[in-house]
Amino acid sequence: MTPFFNFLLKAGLSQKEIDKLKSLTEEKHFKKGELILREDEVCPATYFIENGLLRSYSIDDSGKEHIIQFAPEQWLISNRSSIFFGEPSDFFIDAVEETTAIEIYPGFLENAVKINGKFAAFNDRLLHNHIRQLQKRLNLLLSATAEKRYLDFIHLYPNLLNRIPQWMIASYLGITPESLSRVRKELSQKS
Amino acid sequence: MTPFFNFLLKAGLSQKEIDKLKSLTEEKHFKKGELILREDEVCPATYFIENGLLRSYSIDDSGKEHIIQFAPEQWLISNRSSIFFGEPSDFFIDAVEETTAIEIYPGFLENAVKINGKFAAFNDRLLHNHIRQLQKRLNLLLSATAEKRYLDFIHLYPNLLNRIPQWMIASYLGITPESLSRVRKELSQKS
DNA sequence: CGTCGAATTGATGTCATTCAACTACAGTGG
DNA sequence: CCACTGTAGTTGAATGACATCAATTCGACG
Repeated sequence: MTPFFNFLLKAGLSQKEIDKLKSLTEEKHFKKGELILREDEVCPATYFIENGLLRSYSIDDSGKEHIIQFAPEQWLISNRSSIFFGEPSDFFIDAVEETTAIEIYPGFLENAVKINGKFAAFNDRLLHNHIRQLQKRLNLLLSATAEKRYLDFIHLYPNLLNRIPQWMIASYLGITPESLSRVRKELSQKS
Repeated sequence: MTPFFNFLLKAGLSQKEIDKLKSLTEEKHFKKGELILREDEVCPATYFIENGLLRSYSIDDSGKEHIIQFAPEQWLISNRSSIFFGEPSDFFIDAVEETTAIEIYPGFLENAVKINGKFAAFNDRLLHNHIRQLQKRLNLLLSATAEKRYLDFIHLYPNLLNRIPQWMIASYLGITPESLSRVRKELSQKS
């Protein structure tokens, strides 16, 4: 049983119902570093991570990357508003590690709801979860120092610490790799 | 015809359908400075602004306010994730100006969808809009200087510039009032 | 007219950035 | 097996952006 299958069961779908939706998904493999969504493209799908790690990030005027989200196993990643409004994306998605993901086409949601009304509530939950997450991140960026944000990061993604290079964490936190290195030094001296 | 009535028409509801929902809303009046949602409370409703101005904001460990959102006429404000998950709110909502707003109770959405299925799509649109907004704000905080954020603010809320004190704009931007004053000075010297 | 909060300005401090040098290490090709 | 190369991470010194503190001005309003 794949993680994605399990995910749909949690949504309240039955084995039969899931089978009907299969044509609207596709298992995809991405090599490390492979680009999945480019800026200015309309996001064509949502990805559920079976194995590996994707990330979304934007690039500013001066060419610097800013990581928006990491998506390890069991997470979803996409540009929701790009999909929904059909607008070009303002960020990229690529593979941090070699990754297997389920590509979910836009029609999936519509169909899933048609097949089983429960799915609407499930999707609603995902949307609200997403909002909660963004909200929390915003709050941290507005009010917390780099150190606090780092500690929060460790808490949110404990298993990613040893999986991704430090400069990516720095990029996620909104600071430079050098600064993160110093923050970590401070922390290790405290304890 | 009130703005809120008009808002529901845009959602695809008919006059009759709107009447049936009336019991799930209530017109409320807030005095300037009045607190509407306190931190640690579960958010009891969503507010549609008929007239006036509300804001949401958090307070950090050192007692400083950070404004999350402004809600002038025709905007909605609430803590969505608090409502949805029944969790205590991590921010406040209060009235920047004397305000008339429509209080929308949690059951409203459910009932509206029952009465007219179109409303689900409308609400979905609102949710995605919210996500888009948060996403954009996040990106700015991660990558833009205070000056750029200020220019973006002017663009997003052009009509608020002369309605709210400067220190609130500063708080929204994540800088001090003094810094904003200097940013504005810079800008006026450039042009 | 006096008071109080808002805004500006200057002097100084702090945190994070930038630039540069250096170490460590993994991968490549000879 | 070793030299060559490139990327990650650390460290130091200088710089920059914004914060803090303090003083002053400005304007609204009782």
